[in-house]
Amino acid sequence: MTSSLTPSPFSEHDHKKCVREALDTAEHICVIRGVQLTPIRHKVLELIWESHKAIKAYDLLDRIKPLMDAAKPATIYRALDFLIEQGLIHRVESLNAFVGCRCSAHQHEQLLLICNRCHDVEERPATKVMRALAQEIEQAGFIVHRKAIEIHGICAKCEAQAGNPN
Amino acid sequence: MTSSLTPSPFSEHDHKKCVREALDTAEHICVIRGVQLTPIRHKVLELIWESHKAIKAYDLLDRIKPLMDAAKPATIYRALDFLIEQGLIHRVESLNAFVGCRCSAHQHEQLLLICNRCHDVEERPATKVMRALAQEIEQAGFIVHRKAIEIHGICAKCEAQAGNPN
DNA sequence: CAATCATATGTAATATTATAACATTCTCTT
DNA sequence: AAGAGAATGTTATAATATTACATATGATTG
Repeated sequence: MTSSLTPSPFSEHDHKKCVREALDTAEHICVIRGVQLTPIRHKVLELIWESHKAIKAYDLLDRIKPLMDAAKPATIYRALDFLIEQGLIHRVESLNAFVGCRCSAHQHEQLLLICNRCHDVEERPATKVMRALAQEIEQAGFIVHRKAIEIHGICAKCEAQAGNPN
Repeated sequence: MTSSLTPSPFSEHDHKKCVREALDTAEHICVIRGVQLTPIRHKVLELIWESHKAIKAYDLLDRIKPLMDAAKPATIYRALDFLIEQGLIHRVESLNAFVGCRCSAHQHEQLLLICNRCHDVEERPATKVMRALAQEIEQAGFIVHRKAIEIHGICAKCEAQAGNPN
């Protein structure tokens, strides 16, 4: 019973489970690391996980204001800083926006496939790419701190719909 | 006779030649394509090529104002839009800044190595990475419009200096 | 217990980055 | 000379992000 109204590479999945898992993992990681997933941070993470689209800081602010009247830009940006530090979300550089990270416990740096149609962001570990990348960087004598690999285009789901729009 | 005061992967090269080539290529490409590299656009490109560091739009604005009193943000952003469209510069998404592109005639999408110390940006075609990437994206059934591959860290030059600071 | 320290949050102001909308000019073509 | 298209001028404002300082909260320890 999947609606085709909101095309998405994720439209088939059980999103509640998806979110629950993400939040459980986040809570677990924070306990292990002895860092505080405070109510604000938890709420921001939850809001980010409402969809697989990247969400902007001020949209998060709008969403959180009804719940926390005191919320200001700094409130959001501080929570985002924390979540990024802990590898619980990605900052999508090419969108100035933020998306949940499923890879928390494992490697954080992944390839992001960003659909220009449905706006969902898909993470891919892309081990072969990462291996080639490591080699290239090594050859350049470069020492990596951070990687941002962002591909914009049309996801499989949207493409299928475009070709077959029923 | 290379100064070690401004460490850079490019510090050994003849930068004047580098710029001249870039501008010549740009002029040539624009003629071929029948698009106008107007004085404003040319000046912006020249300013961007003053170094291999990514430069911010408002820094460009500050640099161009003494020459063109009328310059406003839109002046700069329009020139930048044109230069990006023509593949003459890269927008560095993770810096909100702009850097000259040496690959104009060839493929435009390259890997960017961004040094956090000297701030120089090095382009690399990285064909193996690109090949692996194409394969990965193909597997995902994704159709690429645009790639941004940005690696932050310390370049070889700066690393050498750090280890051997004479 | 009081003192202090570190962490997190509240709050206001402001800095930085980018776009929208509409007017004007310039250049080419007819 | 008229008209079309491209480029630029100009003003205003939107969107994104940070700084600085005040306050609170909770743990640690003298």
